[in-house]
Amino acid sequence: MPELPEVEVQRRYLNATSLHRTIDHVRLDAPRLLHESSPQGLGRRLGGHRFDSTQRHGKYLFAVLDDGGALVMHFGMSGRLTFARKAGPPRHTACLLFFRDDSHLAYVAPRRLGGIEVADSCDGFIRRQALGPDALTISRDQFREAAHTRRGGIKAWLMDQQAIAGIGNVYSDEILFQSELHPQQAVRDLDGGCLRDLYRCMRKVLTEAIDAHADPRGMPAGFLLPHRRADGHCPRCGGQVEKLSVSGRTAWYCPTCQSA
DNA sequence: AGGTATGTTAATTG
DNA sequence: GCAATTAACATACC
Repeated sequence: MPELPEVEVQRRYLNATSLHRTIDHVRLDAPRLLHESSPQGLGRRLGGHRFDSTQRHGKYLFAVLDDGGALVMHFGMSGRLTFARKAGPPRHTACLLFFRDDSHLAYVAPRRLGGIEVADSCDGFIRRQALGPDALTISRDQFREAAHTRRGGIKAWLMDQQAIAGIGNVYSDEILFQSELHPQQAVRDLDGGCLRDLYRCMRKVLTEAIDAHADPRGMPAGFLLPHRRADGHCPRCGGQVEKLSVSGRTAWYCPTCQSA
């Protein structure tokens, strides 16, 4: 479940489990997931090194190495990390990092749509991908400025990783619901007050989701997230939610609370 | 069995 | 060039 909040949870998990352990060797069960390198190359690059810190930009997680390089992870539609000292790796493990103390970190990706690679620096990677500012780092002025030059619908904008990094289908729906904006609302028609509200809602939704460890069961009762279903009801007005196809994704929204 | 799914990217169309 | 749409990718789940 990897949008910004889910990736942030993975980052904290990696931080809590896998820093400062020397990497011994690497096992790659799904070689396709490795971008721009060979399995042998990955092992040579990581072996003997350790992760000193982590960084996140949008939906990308960086495990920063002791030499400044970084293992870059993207979780696609289904990825997650699992650390263990003894137990074997779970099903669908795509890549396994063994530490010298016999513990390991598994990159698990049942749907195998993510990817891992090694970058010389986090910033270099972010530039190469042309990612926009992270959704939790972008300033209100930057946000307003970005909106100013954007044409088209608001949901597509929020989900455009080169505009703002970190927001995907589920959380763009949530942000628009909290902002009471229709998914196809034109960005250029939003006035300053609307943009300020949208910015505030974006930060609120993302931080509240992180606070709930990205688990919908722990999120505030007013969230649309659990009701994004054919029989779902709006937590605000009780009306039936509806879906639209926007940017190739299914947008769930409340037609009463989110008028065009 | 078929439709759906939180991801990105490439190709196409307006 | 930009924005929207579609297909493709790989697999699990209902």
